[in-house]
Amino acid sequence: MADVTMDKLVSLCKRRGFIFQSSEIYGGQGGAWDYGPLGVELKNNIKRAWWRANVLERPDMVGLDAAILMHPRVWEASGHVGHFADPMVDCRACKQRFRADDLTVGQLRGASGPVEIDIENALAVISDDGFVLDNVKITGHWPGGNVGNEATRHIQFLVNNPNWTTSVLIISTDDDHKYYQISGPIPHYVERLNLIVRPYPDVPAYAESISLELNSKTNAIALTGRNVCPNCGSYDLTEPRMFNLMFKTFVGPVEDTASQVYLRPETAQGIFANFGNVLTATRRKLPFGIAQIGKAFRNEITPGNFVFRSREFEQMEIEFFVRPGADEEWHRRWIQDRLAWYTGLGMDPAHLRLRVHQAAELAHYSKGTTDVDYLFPMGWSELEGIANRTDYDLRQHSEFSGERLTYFDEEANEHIVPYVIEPSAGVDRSALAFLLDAYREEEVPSTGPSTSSGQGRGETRVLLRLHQDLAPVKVAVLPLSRNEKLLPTAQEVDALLRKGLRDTMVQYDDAQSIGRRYRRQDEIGTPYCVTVDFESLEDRAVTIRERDEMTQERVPIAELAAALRERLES
RNA sequence: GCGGGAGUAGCUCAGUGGUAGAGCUCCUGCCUUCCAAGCAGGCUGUCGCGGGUUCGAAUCCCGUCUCCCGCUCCA
Repeated sequence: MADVTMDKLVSLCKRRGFIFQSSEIYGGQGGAWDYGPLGVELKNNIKRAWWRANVLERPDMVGLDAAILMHPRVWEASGHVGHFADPMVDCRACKQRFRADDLTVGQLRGASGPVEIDIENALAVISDDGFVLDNVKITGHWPGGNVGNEATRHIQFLVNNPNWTTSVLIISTDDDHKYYQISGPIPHYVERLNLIVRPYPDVPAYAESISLELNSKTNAIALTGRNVCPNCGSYDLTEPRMFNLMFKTFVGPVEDTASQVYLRPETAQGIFANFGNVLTATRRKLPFGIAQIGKAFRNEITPGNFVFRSREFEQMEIEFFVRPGADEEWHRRWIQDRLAWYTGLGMDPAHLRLRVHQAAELAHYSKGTTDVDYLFPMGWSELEGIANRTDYDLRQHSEFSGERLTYFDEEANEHIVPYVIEPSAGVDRSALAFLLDAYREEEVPSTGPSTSSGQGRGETRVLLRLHQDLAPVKVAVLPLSRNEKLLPTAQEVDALLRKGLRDTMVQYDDAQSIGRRYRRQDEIGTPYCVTVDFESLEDRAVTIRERDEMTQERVPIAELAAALRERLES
């Protein structure tokens, strides 16, 4: 670890074909990376190891591969539409950035009573520059009666009506502090919208004055006020800008008439949406889990640190369903299980730690989260988050879809909503961490008699001590030289191993000196090299050279595949 | 998005207005050659992209894209 820097690894990854910048010939596409011939093997090996440990070897897990495109309502139910779009404000004085909703939850002056707005044929705009108020309550004459949750259905109507393009932000505080951000028109049947502005108990002192005004000519509500930078006290803040972290796209080739959908920001929701399907199809009993590996997309503000944070990335997620009350015990067990997975694949325990989230940083769905952190060159950062999502998601989807997402508990003879433990790992981050952890620069004294440049010449050997389950190339077949007498036997051995070793990448290389080829294989982490020499032509045996210790052992060609298989499965 | 730094060969970099370079890598050949040996050859560049100034631009100016470090965010 002391040897490695991110720059060295990036260089190696490009040079040897692990990872390339996306669209490099066009100048690059930020936050996206392409995995080359070795990278795809590494990544597949990581995913295979994860799947084996979490699905194949466990009696209580099943797999799933849900679509990336899901119904847009999924993301309203999950909370991503509301919580994944953050209005951000920059302070020009001290260059700090804040979430606008941290700033603007302030005192309201000049509008302390009910504000009635006639919105017939008009557009009500509440702070369309992105301010968020969570002390505004929507009341009014909604067809169908009740306001509370009914309001959300009407808001949905607005979203589906394509006539307006101006953004409308309607905020509602029910008891659970939800707010809704929407785009669209006010439906024609809504005659009147009453906004009641009330004092709010936990008011930070950031906002000096915010007022809510009704423009009688345009029938629009404008929110005005001055915000104070909580860091330096300056009033010199930028307008809030929306940082919407979900990618939008369209279903249907003609955008005008197509419906907008999102590229999923996490794979988890595909599991929740299929909870009922999996339950009935597999007749599972609690506790059980559903595992899924797949791509997810987030419009990151700042991608960076190589593949650590990218806009398109791959997740390995588990949703493990348990009885309410058993959640904390299972949470603890999964934390230990997941930590052990990394060390079991050779990662240095000293480079791993568990970090318990503080209450303030918990995601909106989480009762408790513990991260598995890795000591990256830029510091400790998250490799995997193991969250107790409670019954939040299943209840949300049940409410939004109208489907019953419950488990019938035969013991209690009642329907229950399971709690969920979610170990969610990043494939790309894992790959990066495994590479960093495996990187070594070793001083190798030159001992070979063929080295004419003298004794004791220290040379640096770069190698990846990757766990053999993860190494992209597991066996390299190397004739001692390109001498034509050696080639038929070398090629015979190569063909033998390619077919004889299942799911194993075998590489053949006869270019340049044997020492150079060993070093090349070291640098990509190949655990075993098979060398065909002139003696092989006589005794039908070859040498297996091991990567880490550089030891050699002679094995008859007839037993070679079995010998390698034994080593690779140990 | 803001501030700072940077984009020249596969990699690491030199080149500050006058013919695009070095080291390493890579490729070919020779050598019964086991840990980057030697010898002889060889390939690779719209100098990130677009525009401008100039007799002439990798070099100066403008724009733009990307990368790195912070703010932020999280798998």
